[in-house]
Amino acid sequence: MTEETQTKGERTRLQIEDSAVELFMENGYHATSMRQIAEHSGLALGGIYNHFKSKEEIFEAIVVDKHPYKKILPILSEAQGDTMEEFLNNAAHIVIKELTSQPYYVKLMLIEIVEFNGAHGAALLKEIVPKILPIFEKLVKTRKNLRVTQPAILLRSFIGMILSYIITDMIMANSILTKFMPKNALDAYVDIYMHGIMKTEI
Amino acid sequence: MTEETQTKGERTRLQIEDSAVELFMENGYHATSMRQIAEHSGLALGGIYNHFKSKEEIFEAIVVDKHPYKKILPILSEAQGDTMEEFLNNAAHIVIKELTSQPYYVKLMLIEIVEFNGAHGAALLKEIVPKILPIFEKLVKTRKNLRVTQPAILLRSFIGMILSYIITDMIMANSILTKFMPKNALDAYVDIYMHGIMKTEI
DNA sequence: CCTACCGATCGGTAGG
DNA sequence: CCTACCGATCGGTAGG
Repeated sequence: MTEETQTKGERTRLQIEDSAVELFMENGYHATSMRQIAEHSGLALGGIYNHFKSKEEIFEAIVVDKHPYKKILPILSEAQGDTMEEFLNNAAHIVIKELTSQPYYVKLMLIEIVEFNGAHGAALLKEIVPKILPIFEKLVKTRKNLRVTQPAILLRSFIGMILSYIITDMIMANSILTKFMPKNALDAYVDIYMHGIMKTEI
Repeated sequence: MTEETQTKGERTRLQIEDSAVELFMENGYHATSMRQIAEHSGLALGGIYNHFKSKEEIFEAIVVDKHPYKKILPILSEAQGDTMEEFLNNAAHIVIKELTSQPYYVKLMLIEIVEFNGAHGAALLKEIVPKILPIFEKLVKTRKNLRVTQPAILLRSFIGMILSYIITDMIMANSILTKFMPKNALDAYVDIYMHGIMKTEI
């Protein structure tokens, strides 16, 4: 995160982005003012415009710079277990744990959908999908115990399963419903998916 | 939707809500102004305040009045197939078809999460869960071919599966990724879930 | 239900 | 990087 060779300008720029992420997560994009971002960054309002041309440019910079994809992809590549079941199972657990402990990117994605109608998301997808889809293409080709034969479906359902866990978690956050949820909810949740894509019992 | 006994005031009120839903879906809550809602409803700005005390009151009214739960619950109760597999499978397809053709409520839910931090959602959950959870409790008790034994997990994963299909659909909407997706994506998606919760091949 | 208005706050900028 | 300011727009209201 913090490199040694940071200039003061780079540090300030990052401070602005961090402040903005925090405020966007709490209030959304349009309900967050440049004055709030300035104050939270310890700057005067005008100072922000030395680093960003507009409010939207801050958001765009965040979407790129704070993307967890740099964290997630190494996980997917490293977490390889002996079998594919272990691999996907481990990967799912680690990714979910990462995204629930630092839920900023999922929130940013939802802000994108709600307040920008997905305007920036498309470009991002175009960059990421070609890097992850091959992993799932390889899985589908080499592993004979997979029920799912279409890589795009496997990828979509994998991401969807992770998203659905995190979003249902957000929905229940303030509610009493959490009491109904068993302790091993995450295990049970991932297990349903794993069994869903496999031919054999795991 | 439209009853015979509507007064003019009720009709105007509904017109305001419909306009607001449309605008909220497009821009989110905070980026939609009362003036936009007024114009879209064919009213002067001040006229709105004869029906709603504030902008937030409009949103709250929408969350209650436009809730698809009144549409969805009858579906869940009616769509009963011969087996549970058929039942859940049919229910999932119908609910998803309903929510993708009229995605307003999923969008409203996301607005709730993003712009209100789930402030209104908790109360709503408290009302709905007690009505739907029993269905899943009954399923878990009476059907022996279910792998999932915790009703809360079954309900959460069912809702999560539906949400994840719709949200990944929203994400891909503007992108080229749609080309990668096979025609039968919905069938394949639901099939993974069905196989995931069942003991036996379906 | 509309007209005309209020104070507050917004994103952004000039000038130093 | 800050101060002081701009026009525009916001949610909401009084008065009829």
